[in-house]
Amino acid sequence: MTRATIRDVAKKAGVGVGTVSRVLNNNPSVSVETRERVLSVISELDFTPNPIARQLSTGRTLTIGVILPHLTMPSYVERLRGVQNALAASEYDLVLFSVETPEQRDAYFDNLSRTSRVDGVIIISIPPNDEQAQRFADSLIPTVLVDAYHSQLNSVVTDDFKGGRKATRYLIELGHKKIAFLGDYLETPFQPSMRYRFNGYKQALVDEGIPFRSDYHVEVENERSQSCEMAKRLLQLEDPPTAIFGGCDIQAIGIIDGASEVGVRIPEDLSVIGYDGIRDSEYLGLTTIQQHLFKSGVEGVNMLLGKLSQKSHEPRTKFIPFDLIQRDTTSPPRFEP
Amino acid sequence: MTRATIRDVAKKAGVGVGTVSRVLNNNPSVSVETRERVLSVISELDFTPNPIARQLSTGRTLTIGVILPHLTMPSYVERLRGVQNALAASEYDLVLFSVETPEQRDAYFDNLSRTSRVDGVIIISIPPNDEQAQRFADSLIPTVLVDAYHSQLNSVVTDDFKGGRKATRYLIELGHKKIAFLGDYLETPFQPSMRYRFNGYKQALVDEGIPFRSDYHVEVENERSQSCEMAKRLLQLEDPPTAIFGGCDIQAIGIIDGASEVGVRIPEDLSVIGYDGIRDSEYLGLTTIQQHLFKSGVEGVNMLLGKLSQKSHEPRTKFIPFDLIQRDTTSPPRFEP
DNA sequence: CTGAAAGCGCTAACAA
DNA sequence: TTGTTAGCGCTTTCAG
Repeated sequence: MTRATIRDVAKKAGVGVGTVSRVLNNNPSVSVETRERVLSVISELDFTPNPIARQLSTGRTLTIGVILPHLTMPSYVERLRGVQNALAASEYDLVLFSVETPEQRDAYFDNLSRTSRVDGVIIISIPPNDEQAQRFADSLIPTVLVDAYHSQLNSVVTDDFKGGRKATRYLIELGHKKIAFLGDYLETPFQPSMRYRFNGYKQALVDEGIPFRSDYHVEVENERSQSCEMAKRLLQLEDPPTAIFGGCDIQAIGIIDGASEVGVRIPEDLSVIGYDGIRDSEYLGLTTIQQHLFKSGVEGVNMLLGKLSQKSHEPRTKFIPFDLIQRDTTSPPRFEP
Repeated sequence: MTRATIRDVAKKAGVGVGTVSRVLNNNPSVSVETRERVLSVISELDFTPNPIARQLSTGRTLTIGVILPHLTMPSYVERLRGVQNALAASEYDLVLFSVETPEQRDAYFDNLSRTSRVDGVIIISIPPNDEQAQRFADSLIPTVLVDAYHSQLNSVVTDDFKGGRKATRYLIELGHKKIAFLGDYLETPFQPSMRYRFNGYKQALVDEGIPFRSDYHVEVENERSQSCEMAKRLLQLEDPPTAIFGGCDIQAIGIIDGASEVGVRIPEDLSVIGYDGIRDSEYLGLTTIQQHLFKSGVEGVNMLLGKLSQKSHEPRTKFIPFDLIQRDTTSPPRFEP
């Protein structure tokens, strides 16, 4: 059986379609009695308005596109949760686009910026290139970047440079001088945030007159077991570090694994600090830079909804503060150097 | 500037809109030269067809709704990944509905089963009640349950009863007789799968003539720290178990935490087996029942796409096999009882 | 092979 | 307060 339409309702209620539409949209200029009559017919016919038709007519899709890297990393998921949560409280639906390859990223960017399938888009942790950013900026559809930045677009970010510097300073303040950095490969088409953290790390060293040692810098996949392996290598250096800064919590956790495998105790023999503040960091008592991932998603949505209601057009960027959470994996170094 | 429409293209190319539509849809009955003319105008005008208009006209939305519990548990995320992946390879978009409360669940169920906003729906780990299932079955939109079952609907499941029995049998075969079960609260409006696992556990005991001890059964939130606490309590019983079956990997990990906190060694003093096979289980060397979560999502999509193309209507249920993965947290008990 | 025209189900402007 | 009507942008007959 085919679904009832607004016309069926109108006919059965003995009114025009316009009137039915008005009661559907809570338009006040409908007399109480006709409204009730229409409502009763609506429930009688079990009628539900067709959203697609409404969309075509109003020009609004009532959906927001969310583009993010494949859901393998907890930090992406956590940001998505924030976005999802904030969107659930709004009238918008969430359409998910998960990107696994640069080609896919380009395809989604292209598609969403030129078709009118969504009213707005949120891009998580994937920086668009200049051309792509320009196209989003030119398109009618508001866009906000979460954990990514581009001068042409709105964004919600955390200052990774400062975060990296703060983590490193903290280790220095504890008394460490031999501090290694274990993070993602710095050259990547995706996120530059790891580079900022690394730069912050170097800056903190410079500030304190500690020379940067390239043998204290290792690049690995964003993944636990490989971090574990490389951490072991660091710890087996002739002059091993007394502290390691993990570019993200996952990597920090890998470092902890590695330390335990080679019998290095934490925090007695080695201090470890992470970055992100994912759930696991809490369970493990990992000292880390807490990024407020969930919140970044929420703020991204808020910014987008703002743009959606009042079409202000200057790109804004909002910084989400971070916190240094001291837990059980850091302490002063064992011996005075 | 407003977007170009099919009419603009038609006018500029000197053809009718029907012809433009035909080239858009690769309809073979268009002469090569008109097709080329139209195509060049299309790119000249930077025209992209409006998906909403197409949807209204064809009656297909080209989107699939996915309903799942809030993304806090890795196993949901992993299933979602499978769904996402399979859908990305299709022509369908994914609209995400994350449910946090029973009211929200009912609202989404109701909404998706009565409006034509999506062409199909996948429900992950949330069993609908009879009325809801009936409505989905009656509606025109195909539905498949992943990790949930209802006789009226298609589903992709794993046999949790057998899984629970297998895990327990394995422990028994290792020589354990004092086997505890630490899992979710059994009475829940959501997923009954924990109950099946528990029943499988009991069955295995019965099969081997081992009496069930209620003090060896503890219910906790699906969460690590609480599992840790309760595991400690189990281990401090006068007659503590020599093996604990964690209802899910997260709980099993909590058990490992607890054991280490009270100085119980794994697997020497205590065997632990989990359930699910999430990533962390691999890192931690946790023996577990591997559920193939990602695959369940993929299979759910395949089943749905099948229904979508040929409207066969008998509800099917597909079982995804599970595997027992032996890793480092299980061994024969220390002393002969 | 192609153009014209009739919808798809709804909203909104215009009259009444 | 209400009914009528003209779109929204596309697909799909139906003629030609």
